[in-house]
Amino acid sequence: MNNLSNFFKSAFTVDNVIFGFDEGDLKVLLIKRGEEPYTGEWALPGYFVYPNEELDRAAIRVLEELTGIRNVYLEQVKTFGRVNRHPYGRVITIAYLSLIKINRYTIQPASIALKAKWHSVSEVKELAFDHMDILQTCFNQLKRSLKSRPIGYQLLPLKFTLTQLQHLYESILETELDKRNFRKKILSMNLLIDLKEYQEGVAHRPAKLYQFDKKKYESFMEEGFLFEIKENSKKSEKVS
Amino acid sequence: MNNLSNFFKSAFTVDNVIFGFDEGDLKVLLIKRGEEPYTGEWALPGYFVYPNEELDRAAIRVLEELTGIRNVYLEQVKTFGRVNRHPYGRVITIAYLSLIKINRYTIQPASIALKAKWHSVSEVKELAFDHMDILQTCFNQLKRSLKSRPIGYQLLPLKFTLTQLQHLYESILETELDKRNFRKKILSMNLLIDLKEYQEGVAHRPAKLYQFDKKKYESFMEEGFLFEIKENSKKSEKVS
DNA sequence: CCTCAATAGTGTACAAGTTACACCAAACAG
DNA sequence: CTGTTTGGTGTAACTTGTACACTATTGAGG
Repeated sequence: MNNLSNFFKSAFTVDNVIFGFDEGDLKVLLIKRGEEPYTGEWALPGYFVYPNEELDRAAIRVLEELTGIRNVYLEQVKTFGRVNRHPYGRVITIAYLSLIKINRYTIQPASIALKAKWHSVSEVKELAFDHMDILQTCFNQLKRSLKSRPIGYQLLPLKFTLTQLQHLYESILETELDKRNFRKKILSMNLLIDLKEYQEGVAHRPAKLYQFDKKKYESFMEEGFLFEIKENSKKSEKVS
Repeated sequence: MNNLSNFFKSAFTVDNVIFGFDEGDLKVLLIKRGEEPYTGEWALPGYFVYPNEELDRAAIRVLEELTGIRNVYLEQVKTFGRVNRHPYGRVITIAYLSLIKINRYTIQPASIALKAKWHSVSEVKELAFDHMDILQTCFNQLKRSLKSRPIGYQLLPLKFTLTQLQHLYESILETELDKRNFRKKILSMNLLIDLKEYQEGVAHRPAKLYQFDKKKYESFMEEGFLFEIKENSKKSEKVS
């Protein structure tokens, strides 16, 4: 084993890409770093994994320590290990992804995070380390996973309207969908329960409220499904 | 930085899950380890990453050093980091996957590999470290990726028959497909070029030969497609 | 109370794709 | 020339996807 000791000089971190949704806009949670390197710059909330800590747990712990957010499901996406990505030595990082409802959590920056703030995904241009790269990869992954899993349980109010759900899909896919086709598709999956209740206090015709069938939602989560829907042809023509 | 030095005591490895196909059977390439720990046991071909080596390159290098196989495309799948997965310390491993044509490569065990041998995927029961786990995860990934990407370019002869291609799909999906529907689907993708040539020297009606349209193949590779096909209903009834 | 503005909700014709299914064709072996 | 083996083919029923436009309901505000 002695000749192996040179290998035991690396470190690894976890970086969390937390996407947030709150009635319309897709955001990502960033921290302003209060520790070298990259002090004062925006970065993904991430930090070193303790020597005897499981990776998944580390991701959860780090997220909570830096931002106060807890009880979220984090999914491993990819490991980034470019040789010079960290100035202090060889540090590879395991990227985790989550998608949460912004107003369900209070953000509390701490530890090496001077601040923690939601940024519109489309407006993030520069981040510490290779975090832009990580963000991009995770965003693509999110789009892809939208097509094979249900989404929204953690993101929408318990009771929501079909329009709200459609907006969620649209903001992740960065496209517009046809209202009738979207409804037909999503209703045909038997994923939603029609509550026969209506919105109140809106200055227009109130929409019907739905909630997820939790059983169905979870079984789709495990088995996957196929949600393919073409983008709205009229809208996209205008763009091109 | 000083207080960070405790973190710089870990190591990381790459482990390669190389699936092989050769006219019918899906196999995985394993080595018999000639180094502690797990000396003498079967394992995935993997080893430590050098301190200044890129991860992807390390996977390629390690594979070549242990098995003699080179010029394959390796794809990162997932990182495994259970605290006690390695007896010498904290060692996380990044799993890579590839699928190659067995008889296009000569296997040459070297370095810490006493032997290197193809094993039927379904018959592998026990491996060193957490390699069973890694193998399982990669096999599932392979099945999933089959539905969204073309496959076969590296696995079949330059000129191949539709039956050969179908067998490839069947051995990965572990199911049987309907001949006519499979053909209709695959031909409708314009992925294959009909060579108007026929098999020779077979004791039955010779099959037409096809080859991949490389342009199309590559563009599908990048953009992805959707290959969903139900398993053959007659055959599956018999099983259940 | 009337009108306006805003959003909800709904159906259909057509095209495209998926599924199930059975028989003849061509080659070689013996 | 018979048997064995694998190759190759079409269609009808059904399901799903797509494009598309109008009416309904509410509160706001004059």
